[in-house]
Amino acid sequence: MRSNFKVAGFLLTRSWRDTPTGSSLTFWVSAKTGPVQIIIENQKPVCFIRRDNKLKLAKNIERKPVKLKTLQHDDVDALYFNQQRDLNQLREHLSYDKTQLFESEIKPTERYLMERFITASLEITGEPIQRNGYLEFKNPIIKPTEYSPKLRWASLDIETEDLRGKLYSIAVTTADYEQVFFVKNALQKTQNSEKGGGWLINHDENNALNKKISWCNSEKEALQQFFGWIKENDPDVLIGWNVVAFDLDFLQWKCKQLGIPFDLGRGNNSLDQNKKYQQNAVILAPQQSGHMHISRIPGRVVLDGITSLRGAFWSFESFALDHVAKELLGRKKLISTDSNQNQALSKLEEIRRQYKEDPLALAEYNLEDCRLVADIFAKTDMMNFSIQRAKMTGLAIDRQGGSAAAFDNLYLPHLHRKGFVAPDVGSQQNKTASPGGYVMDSQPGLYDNVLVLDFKSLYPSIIRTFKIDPLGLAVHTDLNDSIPGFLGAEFSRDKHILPNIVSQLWHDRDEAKIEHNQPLSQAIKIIMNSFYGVLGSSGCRFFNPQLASSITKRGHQIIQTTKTIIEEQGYPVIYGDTDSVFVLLGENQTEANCQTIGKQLQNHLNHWWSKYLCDEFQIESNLEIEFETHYLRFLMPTIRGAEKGSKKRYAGMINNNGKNKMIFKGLETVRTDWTPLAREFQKTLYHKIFNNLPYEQFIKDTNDALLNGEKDDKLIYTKRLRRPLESYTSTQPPQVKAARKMNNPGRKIQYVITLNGPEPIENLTTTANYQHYVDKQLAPVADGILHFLDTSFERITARQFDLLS
DNA sequence: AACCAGTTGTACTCTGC
DNA sequence: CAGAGTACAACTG
Repeated sequence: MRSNFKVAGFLLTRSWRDTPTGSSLTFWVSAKTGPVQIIIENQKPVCFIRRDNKLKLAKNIERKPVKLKTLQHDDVDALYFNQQRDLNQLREHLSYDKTQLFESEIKPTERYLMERFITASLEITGEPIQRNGYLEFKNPIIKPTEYSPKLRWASLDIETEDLRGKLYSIAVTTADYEQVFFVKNALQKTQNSEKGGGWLINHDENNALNKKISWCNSEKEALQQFFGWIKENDPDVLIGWNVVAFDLDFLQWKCKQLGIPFDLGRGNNSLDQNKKYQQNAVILAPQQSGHMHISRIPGRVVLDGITSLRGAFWSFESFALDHVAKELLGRKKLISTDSNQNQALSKLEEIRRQYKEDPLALAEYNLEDCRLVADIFAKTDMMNFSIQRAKMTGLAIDRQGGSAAAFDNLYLPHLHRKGFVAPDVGSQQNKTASPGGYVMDSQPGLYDNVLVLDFKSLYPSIIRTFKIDPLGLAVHTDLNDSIPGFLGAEFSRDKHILPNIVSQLWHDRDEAKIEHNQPLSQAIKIIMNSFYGVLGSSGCRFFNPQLASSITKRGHQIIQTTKTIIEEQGYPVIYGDTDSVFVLLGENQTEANCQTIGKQLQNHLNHWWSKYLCDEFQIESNLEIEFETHYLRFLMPTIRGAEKGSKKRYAGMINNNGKNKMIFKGLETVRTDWTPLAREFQKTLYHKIFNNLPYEQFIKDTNDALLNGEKDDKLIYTKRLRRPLESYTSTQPPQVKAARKMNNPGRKIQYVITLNGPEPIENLTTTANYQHYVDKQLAPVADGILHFLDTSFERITARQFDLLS
């Protein structure tokens, strides 16, 4: 008798393997009842081939006609394989011609989920088996549902002697518990600890946390206790800082060195008879440089703080934990890196010293890093964001990027229901370049009262309005009743998929905003904006210049027409980039007046576009322009040393709740490859000028201070090496010259221009070349704005000879 | 394995005199 | 030795 136990859950990890009877899929789920393992057996991997393709196939491939067509309207057969390996082999064999197979790159786990419209939340119906600490379902029925998981997390950090050295300690924290596994130093006096037991430190009466240190006699003991702790506390999610590429990678290496299992996964102890199939946790090194480490831990997700923040478009000057914690939490690490020179070294030395002399301090430091990461996750709502994105895209929660894969997940199931299969990646031969956004020539000047209006999510709104869609492009039949695109494209008015997906997302985002669900709103915005990028990327199976150009060239038309309409209202447009227009009102306008004009322009434009699109194309406008910013003062610079207006560089001052706030775009202040000297100088100078304050003395003072050596700590250039150091052969840029003078250059090079040229800050042999900093950092920054005040840096700082005589 | 194009500015290197 | 062209990094949207 089959019971019909139902439980809702959230997908944590997915994996597949070939068995003699087909592919076997394993899903780990965080369910209401606790962890659940789902095993789906005997899946036949599948792809498609044109019916008229008489390719000779191996005997073990089953070919069956199906009622599906290609986007070119050819009938197709399905190819069923015993094992994924066989499918991969055929694809490899045909890799010279990517037009022969259809959907051959889709992994069995992804296909299984997407055909059921499952992204992350699911409902399991079947007969559970109670295992040690989790439920197992064999071949249950799963279907999508709405479920918001409460994921159990643990924050992890380790301290070591070196990148590949001795393990000092492992710290873990959860919402209500803190623990350190500390490897005792042989020379250290025995701590007053119970044997193998815990030792409570620093009880803070206001702190309900239970802090505990296990003093371990060896690295092996620490690791085993740590694995035991993981098993017992059973987190769904491990978080940390660079935790995959460093902490977990180190632990895996250390386990190998000590000959013990890297025992982080769920469910390893139960299925003895299947032991050979058990997958252990593994940390995969990057295949190519620039690629990332990947963690594969059955049943547990690893969310790295750095990659997660990047994936949510958080941006920091540095992603060092120290820096991000300071920015977000206003807190510092206990051993800080921003002391002075030889940063990395001194930090490592301090850790080594503490290990020998002050283990309690090191343990506390170790714990504090775990807390910082956990607090950063809390502050940024990163766990919720990751959950929402996974629900939205169907991508694994710990997977970053993957826009093309997300597009597949959302699009393919609908395409199949409409009777079509999708091409393989790389099948599109037409590589015509598509333009990007339209960037207007700017009208340089120092202005009062500039309004910015911009189209909200312009590209998604174009997709919605003009029905841009791979299927719609393929099936439009009646030329008299299609919507024109560009490069000869015509789109079906009613048979399409993507516009509906965008409309749904748009609607969901509006709701999320109403409910103040910021993570969801942000996740939706990111996925919507990725659609255009995907369609214009040859890594997408639907890549087609007709699609990309139909979006961007329509964007050109929209922004240029918008400029014309505003100018017909009597206001000059001095700049615009892709989806924005900068409207000049000029002097003698009250704040209220500016707001009124902005609103009026917004309304007029929205109505105008509605009417125009209805008259011209008989379509409903989903374009939405919004009056977004009123700059009280605004600078549109010229190109350095020319009269021509700049693009993608400007500054302005807005009123932010009664306080004046400076905004810089593209200028030196926001560029990390300019020195702190120039960046701070620009911020202060612009502030003075925008507020009509005297500025000449400030310029002179800054110049004098530089020459007197009072700015020596602000002369550091920071630049990244984007390639391996050896590969810079054609030229020797300064950052490369400096890197070549370093013992151990990383990716980030910090250097000073000295009298001996660029020198790394860790290895300075002489003083800075002050003239260089005057000419290349102060003067250009000052002249960028002084140009509009009819003066110059040179004139202001020139020695007044008449006074000397 | 995969998200895009457009823009600026600095320093370097080559070229022609 | 100036001017032109190239390499490189870091921005905007």
